[in-house]
Amino acid sequence: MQSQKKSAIQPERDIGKQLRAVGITPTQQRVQIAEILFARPQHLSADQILASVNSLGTTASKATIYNTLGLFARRGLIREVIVDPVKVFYDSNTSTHHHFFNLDSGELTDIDADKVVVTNLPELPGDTQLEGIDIIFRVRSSHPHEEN
Amino acid sequence: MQSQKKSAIQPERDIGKQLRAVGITPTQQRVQIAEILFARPQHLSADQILASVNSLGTTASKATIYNTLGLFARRGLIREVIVDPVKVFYDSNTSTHHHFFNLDSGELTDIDADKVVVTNLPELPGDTQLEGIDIIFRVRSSHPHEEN
DNA sequence: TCAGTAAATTAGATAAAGTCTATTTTGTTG
DNA sequence: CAACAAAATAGACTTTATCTAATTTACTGA
Repeated sequence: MQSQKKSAIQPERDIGKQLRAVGITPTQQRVQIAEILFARPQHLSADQILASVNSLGTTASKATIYNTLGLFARRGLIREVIVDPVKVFYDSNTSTHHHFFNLDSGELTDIDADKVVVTNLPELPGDTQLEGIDIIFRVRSSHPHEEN
Repeated sequence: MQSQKKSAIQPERDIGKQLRAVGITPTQQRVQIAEILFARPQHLSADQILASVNSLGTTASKATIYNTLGLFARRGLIREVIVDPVKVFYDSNTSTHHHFFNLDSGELTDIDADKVVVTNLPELPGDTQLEGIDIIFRVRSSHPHEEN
């Protein structure tokens, strides 16, 4: 035992194991990114993650952020949410759920899967397999809506 | 009557009326863009529309394409479809329907509204009003899926 | 018909997200 | 610790979209 605090949880270790479990070598940057994402269920942009990582002493380049997020997404650790035409959100909640997207604030919030019931799924186009279903409720903050 | 062909349909005239009906001054560029979009229900990117317009003799600048598409969307003539992280699709079918998005080909296809039944809508977050619901079935062309 | 004015269009500069490349650094394994 | 593969990096580059300042067009009323 390498004389380390032992009572404290060791998120690095845990997260390292989790990453290894899905075949990802837990490098410093990846662990850092994972810690930020998995601190709680949330929706973050690549930019926000870059800023978080770099404000915590650790550093990671933009390329690494994108590489890592892509990797995590392909491995099913996070989910890409495409609702904002200018940027992708990375959702650390991978259980089935849907989203509200506030067009005015750009805010993204979760909707529990059981709040929406979808029946009668359409049959898929020939030779395709389903990757996922995204259900997005686009809302606006209620103020007399200007239209022009 | 200004000695014009009369038997032929006059799409410019019709589209002009349609645009006026929603308070849009039918300029040459707008009519051209509308003609392309409304020729049939389809999903086009700004880039494709720009190329179409400019291949037809008429010209429109990039700025006008974006201005016009934004205007049409705000007026409810077309619907913005956000499924591809790199570009927006403009859908000339404004009746309620959903989409398949093929992640491999980037192809977007319609799903009739009656093919998907959604019950149990969630209650909206405080002080928001619903603008629309997007349901996207993300599919992949079926070939042994590589994951890395 | 024409002048005046507001609305629309334009070229090109700019912004921002994301990707790519060539190089360096790190991690692992014997 | 040497050697090799995997990962990280800086910064150039690409693409979509927006913005700006100037020009052109379309409509109005006399």
